[in-house]
Amino acid sequence: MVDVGRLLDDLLASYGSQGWWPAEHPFEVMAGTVLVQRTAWNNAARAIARLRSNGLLDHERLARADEATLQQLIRPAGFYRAKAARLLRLARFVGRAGGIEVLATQSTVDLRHALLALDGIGEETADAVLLYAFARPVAVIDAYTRRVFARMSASNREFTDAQIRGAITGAVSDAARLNELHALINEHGKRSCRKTPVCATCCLTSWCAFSRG
DNA sequence: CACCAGGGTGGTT
DNA sequence: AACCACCATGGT
Repeated sequence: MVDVGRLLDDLLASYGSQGWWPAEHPFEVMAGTVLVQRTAWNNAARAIARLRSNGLLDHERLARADEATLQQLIRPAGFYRAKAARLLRLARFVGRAGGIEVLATQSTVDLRHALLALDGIGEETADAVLLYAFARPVAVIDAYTRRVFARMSASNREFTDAQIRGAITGAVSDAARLNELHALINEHGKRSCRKTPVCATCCLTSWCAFSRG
């Protein structure tokens, strides 16, 4: 299996600390996880800025926002109809629960289950909320993560998410480093070769198995 | 111009 | 279980 501790160290040496998540309040992170779905961060950040300037990065005000208005505000992030509905459901979920402070007292397992019950929140988004909004020690597994693990394995074989999760949490147990690990894998993934199964020339880092030297 | 970005859902084979 | 279409804008 992949040596996750060394992976993190090498990524840190290559790219430096990423500083995710750039937000001031947990609900801003929650809204951001929806807005960034299948979207470049720069575009999601514009939508977040527009919400902030309209005072909507607050679950109580967002829950009462007009849906059509919300759609126009978040347009830069794309998928604006689906995402506006998801934001409203998320805001109302926080309100039903009694606010962020109450959610923060829930166990990670319970909170994950509640998030997954929301339409529009899948495993990756739920885990991103747990890690980046609530600082829970959770592994966020995305397409880049699966690709890196497959390429670092002996024969480029794919692992299940459960196997990847086990390897990550077995080697990295604190939220701060899990935060960096996911951010760094994304930073590397953006730059690395998309060809499959391997690329001989374009990997930027020395540790990467598919650089072949 | 084509392709992709810090996914998720619902339908079809 | 493995695909597909859809959502939709902005960067390269």
